[in-house]
Amino acid sequence: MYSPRQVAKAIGVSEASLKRWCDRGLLPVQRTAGGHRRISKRDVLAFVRERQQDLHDPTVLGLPETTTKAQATHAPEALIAMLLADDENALRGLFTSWFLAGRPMTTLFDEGLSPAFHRLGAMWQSGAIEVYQERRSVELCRRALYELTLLMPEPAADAPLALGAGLQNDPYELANLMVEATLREMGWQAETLGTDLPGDTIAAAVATRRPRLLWLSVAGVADEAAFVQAVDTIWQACLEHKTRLAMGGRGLSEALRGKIRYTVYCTQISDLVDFLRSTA
Amino acid sequence: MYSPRQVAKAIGVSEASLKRWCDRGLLPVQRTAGGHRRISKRDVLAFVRERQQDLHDPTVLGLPETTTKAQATHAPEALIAMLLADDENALRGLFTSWFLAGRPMTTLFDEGLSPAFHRLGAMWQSGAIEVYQERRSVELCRRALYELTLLMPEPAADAPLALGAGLQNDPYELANLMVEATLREMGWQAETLGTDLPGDTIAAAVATRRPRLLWLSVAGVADEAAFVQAVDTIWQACLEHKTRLAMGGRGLSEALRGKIRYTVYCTQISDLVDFLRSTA
DNA sequence: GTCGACTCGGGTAATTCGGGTC
DNA sequence: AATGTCCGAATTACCCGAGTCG
Repeated sequence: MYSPRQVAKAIGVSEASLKRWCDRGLLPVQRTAGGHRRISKRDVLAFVRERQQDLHDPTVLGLPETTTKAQATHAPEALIAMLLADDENALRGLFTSWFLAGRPMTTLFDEGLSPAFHRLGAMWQSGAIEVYQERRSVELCRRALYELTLLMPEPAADAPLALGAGLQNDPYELANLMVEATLREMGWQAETLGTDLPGDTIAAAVATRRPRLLWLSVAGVADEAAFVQAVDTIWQACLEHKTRLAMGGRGLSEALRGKIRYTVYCTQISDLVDFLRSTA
Repeated sequence: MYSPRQVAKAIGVSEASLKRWCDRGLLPVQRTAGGHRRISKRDVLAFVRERQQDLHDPTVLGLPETTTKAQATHAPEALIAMLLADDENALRGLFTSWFLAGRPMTTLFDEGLSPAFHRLGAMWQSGAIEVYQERRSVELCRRALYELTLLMPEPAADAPLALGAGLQNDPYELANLMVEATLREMGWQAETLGTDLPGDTIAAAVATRRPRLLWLSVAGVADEAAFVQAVDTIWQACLEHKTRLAMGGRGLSEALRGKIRYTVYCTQISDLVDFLRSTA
């Protein structure tokens, strides 16, 4: 929780203006027993995003110095440069400033991050970079994405639940985290269960947690028969509990899609968003 | 009944403010024979609800009052309960309040988190819990640990560098994150490269980044010959670049340790801290 | 009964309140 | 209509020696 002075400094306005905004209900406040205002970080950021304010001094709120001056680009080349330079703060700044500017996260993910990691994968397999550089890049993005979800408003108690998972022998987890962040941005209650999960435990999760949506991202398929078997188990559980099954990922070839059943197939994250918006 | 300090911490205000509120009658208190204030849990919750304040640190109230010896809050049982209940906020609260109280992180890790996950692993293999519950627990801890490093001050520019990694076919990554947090707490510049890494790429990382320390955590060894080979490659690189090699983990049997070389072996994280303090 | 940790009460400096004015 | 600045009163956080708790 932050005091009016801290928030005023972060946004770059006078303390009086900030207090007036609070009193007009533009910014939710809590009061101490003695009547002092206390403002939560999430509410500050929601305010900044809605009102298109810029954060004059993000460090007050514990955020990285967003490169507001240098226009934040989401070109894959720029992302790759940040990642290979191990520049965690630049990445955090890009993600947070993107979010605070109110730009859709799907653009950053579909046009920036996914292509970047596709290329990093190729660079790794061709020997242009070391394996550890690719793994470290995933780690940096994972952290930046997690920080992002911490900055978003808490989902409503009655928000629909969505679960995500990765199947066995499919270690790529970034797609799941991007989907999670996107769904959270849409107001869903979204959780990623983890990677390398057998089909029957995912089915058990569906039966226990009863999500409205289950998403599976498929980077690659090692054993096709086992994959088809696992997806079938999951599909049966989804049918039984009225859970919609969304699938996506580069590992899902057209031939493979013919052998499994699902509710919707997405070539990119914006497809999933469109699907959910149209069926809401 | 709780002391003013405990309640103040739970609500997230100073002890002085809390006592003033008590004296003003906002919060009913009883007195001990010697005049110390004692506040009932019911009154605290009523107070919080009336004033619509956040429970800044709910873990303080949910657990038996203990002071110095038996820190019941980090007992593996309590952690397991939080994790299986998917209670992310309780876990975050525990971690951050532990750190902010200035308690050593090694205690939380060695006596709390490591045993908890050892038991979760056994529960998973015996079928007492689903696999996804274990994976999700790892995910929660990973996020809490990352948030913790965000709270810590940035390491100095001339702070020594330490790298951590997990070897191939060894997916357990939590140990690496615990070590990273511990080293960051000690002022080091610590990075985990990732898991499932071949020996030669770790050796390449040592040659490029020139860390003062490399740590490897070994949860299990699938192919012993490949493991010995990988560690030998890494050891050669460490020798060449004056990097100390620390190893640990349940997968390192005594027999296996005889076949590899390293600088120091740690049965728990505090061993690594002791080693670094004594050689600083 | 000892002892470390905690709490008491009071004092001080810094911050915040609400309102009024520019 | 909105913002920034100034004000006395109230609130909060930090500090300390003496007393209490477990």
